[in-house]
Amino acid sequence: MSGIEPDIEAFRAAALRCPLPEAIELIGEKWAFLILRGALNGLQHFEQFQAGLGIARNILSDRLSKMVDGGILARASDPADGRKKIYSLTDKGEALLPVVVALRQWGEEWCHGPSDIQLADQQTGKPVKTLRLRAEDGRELALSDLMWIDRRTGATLRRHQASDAKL
Amino acid sequence: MSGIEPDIEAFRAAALRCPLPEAIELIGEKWAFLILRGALNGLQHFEQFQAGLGIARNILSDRLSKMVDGGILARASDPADGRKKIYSLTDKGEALLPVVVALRQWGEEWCHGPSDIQLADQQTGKPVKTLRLRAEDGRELALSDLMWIDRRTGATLRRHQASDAKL
DNA sequence: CAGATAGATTTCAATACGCAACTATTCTTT
DNA sequence: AAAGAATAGTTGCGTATTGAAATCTATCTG
Repeated sequence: MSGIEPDIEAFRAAALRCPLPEAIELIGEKWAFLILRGALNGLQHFEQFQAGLGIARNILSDRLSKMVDGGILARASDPADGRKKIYSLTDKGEALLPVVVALRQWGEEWCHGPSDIQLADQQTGKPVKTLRLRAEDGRELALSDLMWIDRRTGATLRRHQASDAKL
Repeated sequence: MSGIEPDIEAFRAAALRCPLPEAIELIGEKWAFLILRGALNGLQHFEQFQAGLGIARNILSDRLSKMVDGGILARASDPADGRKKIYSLTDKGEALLPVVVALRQWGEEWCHGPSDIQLADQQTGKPVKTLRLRAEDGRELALSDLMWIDRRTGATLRRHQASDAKL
């Protein structure tokens, strides 16, 4: 009774301590993500983002501000031209590279088909490795190989564990 | 003249053939991403998602349909209970695991601080490896180590290459 | 048969989006 | 120095999306 099943409770409790929602606030939105992609590709100025992404100016302005507030981008005046502002990735923003590349690789494999433009290592010219989840020892891990572990209590939770246990 | 700088043109050309926008349509949205996380954590039913995420029912309904249409989730009737529908991840959906984990790891490192709940390998109980971009030979790659390569023409493009070349 | 449950759909107010026009600085050209 | 162009925004306004609550239908349980 009183409704909520144990796995939902377990999940919600975990979700509250999960860093994902905060991350999603910052870049879990179409334009923010495309701005990030642009920045990773070297775009730096308002007009570049605007023309490059085809985004409305007010929306762009809003997203850039939020991303600056969120610490992903830094806004600076161009010393060489007082009209220009330079938007550059912070370390925090650059650290999103694996997320963007992982999504790109997924899109390539499951939506788009191999793109003729590929991300490659400058040194060798060879394509970057496909990102995969791995164990500490390097074994590749699938969803079914995973569990949650609570470092304080030591409690563990497998994917469907709780849904059977009516506890 | 006529406005657009060469690096924006290069960016736009590349963007047109980029698989990211399509991927972003499907999961580049707060709720879609949270539903995906829920599904990866074993949520299967409408009411579980609703209660677990605190999402409005109409929005949930809309997103679930779009994710089914997009091939990320499959909707099936529960043979044991005709009222229930089972939403399960397709292979395409499961393949998003690295994206979700990468974002989670980013949030943990840059937003949230270490979470007390950690994703671990069932076999060893040890936390999963942090996802990083690597070259084919295993070297870790930073943003500045990357380039774009066009497989058809063989042309290459570095991050800021075009912004100096006023071509 | 009378609830209760699961998965939605409908209604409606509030918010967010997107386009176009406008503003304010700061170069650049003449 | 004045006129024009470039850069980075802001404002107004119509449209689309969201979110909360109520409603609906089919199925299951007591």
